[in-house]
Amino acid sequence: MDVHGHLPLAPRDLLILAVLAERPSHGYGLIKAVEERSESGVLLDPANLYRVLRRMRELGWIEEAGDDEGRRRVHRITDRGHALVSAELARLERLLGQARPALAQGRSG
Amino acid sequence: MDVHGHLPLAPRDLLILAVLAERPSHGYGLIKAVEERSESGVLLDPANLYRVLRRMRELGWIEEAGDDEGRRRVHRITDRGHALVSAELARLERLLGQARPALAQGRSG
DNA sequence: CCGACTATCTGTAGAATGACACTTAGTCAC
DNA sequence: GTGACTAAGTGTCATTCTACAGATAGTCGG
Repeated sequence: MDVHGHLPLAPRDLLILAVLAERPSHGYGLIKAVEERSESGVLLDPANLYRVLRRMRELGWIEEAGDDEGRRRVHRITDRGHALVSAELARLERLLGQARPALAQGRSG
Repeated sequence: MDVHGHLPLAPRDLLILAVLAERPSHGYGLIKAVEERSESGVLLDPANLYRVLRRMRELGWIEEAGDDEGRRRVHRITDRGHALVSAELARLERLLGQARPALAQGRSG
């Protein structure tokens, strides 16, 4: 699982894959889900989202799960995509573990 | 402190700022520090680093702390930069809090 | 002088992003 | 039929990133 070489994941890639790791979704649903769960004001523009979705499909991070009612194309995360999110989350956890204490302490020094 | 509009931070921006939040550093030192602390194989190319550093200086995230011995330009994080890292780390913590359990559970479903 | 290491920085090419506007089409309420 | 909402896309432009290579220069050991 050649997950390295793609890390670190772009923030929006991670958000998209994180949502898809929870449940398969279609493009519009992803826009809404990402908007909701990131209070920080992270937005997905459709122009970008569908491009990213195609790129992820080509990279084998996600796959089409057939269509829901004929109108919505549902995207599902693959094992490779899942491994990628896991690796990125692990990386971020290590980063947070290092940066959090340094941030608190660095201010007084 | 208009920190929003810049979030989410690009992964390498965050790494750079996180190091600088710990202690002021010069360019070459940043390359080495980021290389060491991210086992995930995240590298900083000098070509990118110095450009990113200039951009961050223009945005007021970092500032020059004079030079160390005349040869090395030392960069220090500003209050604005510090606020930015804090905000980004907080965003990542929320993200991890949501994504971690979903990732563990989403596999069985 | 030569080589290795430290250090800053430019040039370039290809890919991707972000933000804007726009099209097409089904559903639902009125 | 009109308007609002859901849904999937395309087109474009400026900016940016990444990765490659190379220029320039000081220090230290041999």
